[in-house]
Amino acid sequence: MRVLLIEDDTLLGAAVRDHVLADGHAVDWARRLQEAEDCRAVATYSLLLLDLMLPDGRGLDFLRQLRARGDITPVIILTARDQLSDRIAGLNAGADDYLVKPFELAELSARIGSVTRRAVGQPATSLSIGDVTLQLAERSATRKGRALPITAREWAVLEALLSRHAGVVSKSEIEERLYALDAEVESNTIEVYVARLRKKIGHDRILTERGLGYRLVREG
Amino acid sequence: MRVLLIEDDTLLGAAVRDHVLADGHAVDWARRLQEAEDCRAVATYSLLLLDLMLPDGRGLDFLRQLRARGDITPVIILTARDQLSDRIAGLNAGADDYLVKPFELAELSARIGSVTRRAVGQPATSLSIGDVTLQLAERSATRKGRALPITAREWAVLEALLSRHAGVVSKSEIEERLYALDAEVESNTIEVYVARLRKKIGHDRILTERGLGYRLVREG
DNA sequence: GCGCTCCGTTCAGGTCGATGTCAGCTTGAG
DNA sequence: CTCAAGCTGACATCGACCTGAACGGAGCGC
Repeated sequence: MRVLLIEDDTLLGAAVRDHVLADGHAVDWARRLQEAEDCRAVATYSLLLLDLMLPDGRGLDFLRQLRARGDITPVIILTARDQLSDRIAGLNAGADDYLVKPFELAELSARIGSVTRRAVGQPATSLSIGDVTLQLAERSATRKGRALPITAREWAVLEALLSRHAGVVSKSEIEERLYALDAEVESNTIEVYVARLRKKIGHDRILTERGLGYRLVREG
Repeated sequence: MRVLLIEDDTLLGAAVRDHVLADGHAVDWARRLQEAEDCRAVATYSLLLLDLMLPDGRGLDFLRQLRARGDITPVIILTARDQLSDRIAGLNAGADDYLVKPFELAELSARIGSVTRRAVGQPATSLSIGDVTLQLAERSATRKGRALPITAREWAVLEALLSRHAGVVSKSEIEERLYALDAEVESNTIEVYVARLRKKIGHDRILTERGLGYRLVREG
């Protein structure tokens, strides 16, 4: 497996490179985004390890551009311990996973394994927007990192909304997602659940697009 | 890292091998203890994955001999779901950790990570959350350092919960762990044990996640 | 064997939270 | 302004869950 490491710190970069090499992967090490672009021009990588704080620009923008171009190469971002917003932004920008510095090298191996094992197109383990995160595997949700008490139906509605990031989701789409074919035709159940969700995650986190549906927003 | 997998079941063995390979480790797969000995004669391993039920002898004796020879290679044992006594015997014989079949491959990765990260010779002899501790080898439990009178079934339920730290464990998962294949289909046995455990360790140390399962908390 | 205790399991009845429905109100487009 | 779309508090219902009690089997001391 060929890995592109994008990291400006010499010490950390060398440690990561050696460890990933020891795991049996080929590693190219770029110290700047420009170098990273050059590497990508001449080689194809199975995985990118991307530090978000780099001397020549925001790693985040690099990642966004990558995804905007339709590139689905797995990306693991490396962020500073206190930059929680960076991690969230990174995931929203299309990162597959993240590691908080300083991290155990063994942890790096585990993340590399899980990210590359995950089939392309398979849903990630969590969905989030702003400070609200949905753990898909656990069927749980957190807000600002703390557990958010949420019922099964509420969770499903939130997942339906989150699955389209900040896009509009119609009421009928949500209904189809919540109920089997024996649809509930009448009543305003979805409206009720949206109201209940708003109470829990913030009233203005869910916008109403009249006649179209609902839309999540990053910040209320 | 080089791993020796000792497992006679073809299906399970192949799955484990592929998964550990995907994690970046080298894997040698022995179907019998004799093969395992041969492998160990020509290679050095960082980790052994040892099934205790093998056609040509007790894996337990293999493990005991290993330790008697002073070998401190980490060993994770794989045991059938209802062989609780095997697990305990395995830990007493010098295993570093164990996995109950069937297990999630992701769980395997996690255990491999933690076992190898852990300094050699510091096996996980106990699990704990808050002031409640389970001694795996002794099959006993303590609360606030004092012995907690507990029955076998209660212990098993608590172990099932603790094995996932503070994560949610479903009733069916607990059932699968307590009973062999001839599952008990009806009755609310698990609920009863949860109730009894609550009486002993504190009513609100075990949260009910409606429709999902149960979850331990550090503080009641 | 006999009586005893302990443990695992089952059962019945009670509790409580999740769900869906509705009525009356608010809001925004035209 | 008018009216449809949407919002929200209240509430009946239902099923998941809790719990005390009881039953029967296993083990043990005598």
